[in-house]
Amino acid sequence: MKYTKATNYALHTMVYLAAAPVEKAVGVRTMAELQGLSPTFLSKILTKLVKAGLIESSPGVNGGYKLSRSKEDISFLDIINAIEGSGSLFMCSLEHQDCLIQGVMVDAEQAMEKYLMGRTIAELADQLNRQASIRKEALKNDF
Amino acid sequence: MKYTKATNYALHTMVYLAAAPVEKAVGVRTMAELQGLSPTFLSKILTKLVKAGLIESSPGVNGGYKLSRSKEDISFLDIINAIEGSGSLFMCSLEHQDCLIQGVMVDAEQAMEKYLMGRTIAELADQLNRQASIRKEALKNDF
DNA sequence: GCGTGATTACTCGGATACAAGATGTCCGAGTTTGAGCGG
DNA sequence: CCGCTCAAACTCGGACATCTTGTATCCGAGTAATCACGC
Repeated sequence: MKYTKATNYALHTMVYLAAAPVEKAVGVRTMAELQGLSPTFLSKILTKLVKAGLIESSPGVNGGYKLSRSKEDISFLDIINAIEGSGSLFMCSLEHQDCLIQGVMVDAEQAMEKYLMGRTIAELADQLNRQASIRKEALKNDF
Repeated sequence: MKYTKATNYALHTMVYLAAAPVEKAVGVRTMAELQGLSPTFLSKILTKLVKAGLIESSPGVNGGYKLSRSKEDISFLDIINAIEGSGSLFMCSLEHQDCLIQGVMVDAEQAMEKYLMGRTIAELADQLNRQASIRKEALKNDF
């Protein structure tokens, strides 16, 4: 029961996209090098984010990825669900109707999801940009 | 990112122990059959619960397991931490100090843990016993 | 100068390889209770 | 009737075996911009 690395990569990628200038799409290679992982693997993650409708891709030269909607409208939960799936974390394997334990666990999950739903990548992206501009350095040092 | 089956077994076992009469220890075989899994595997789970101080074991004939403290004092979080470990669910693998994403994720976890800390197995055990006594049937049918 | 084709820089998806962790089994060892047996 | 031994019913722990899933790579295909070339 740990979050996968893919989720980690996805979150960092999304925050980076949210902090980057809006107009231009950014390629896989760039983001992969920034996080120190192979472009092909990050590509798999990005396609999941595309299918979830969080980002959109443009093929060809100067292609790449960019957010498909406003960064204020993208929550942590959106990203996590895109990667990990939206199913319940706990599944009672016994055959009995209305498992009480299952009920408790679902409620607990929802407490976490409620929190994650309220946090957007915009908050973090803005904060990163502020820090970078204060220090007059490139974004990547903080990222 | 799913809870393991071991956690499922552990929770059911603990609720069962909480619902059972206090005085007598109950053996692995009994609880394993109830959940339809092998005694040897459940044994592994039980030793984790013992090491976490939630239950205690008595070897020998008529031995078995019983709660080591009051069922009102055992929360869901206690059990889950005993099985899954108490480390953070999310771990940023990048090398940068003070990862903002990590911060958000930890807060989210704590929201869930706070809920799980507040729910005890006593609630469920009592509810199960009430249901069983109303229907004048054995506990195991609901379990 | 203009169209056409080749090249380049990208994304996309399937197939595959590898590692780690979850799941489960087997076996030998220790511990307590109780039964059996001999004195 | 007492005490000893032995068997049975338990837990305990290590060493495996297996299966799933996460992690990652490779390769071929598609697509769009740009460059080169010939008319």
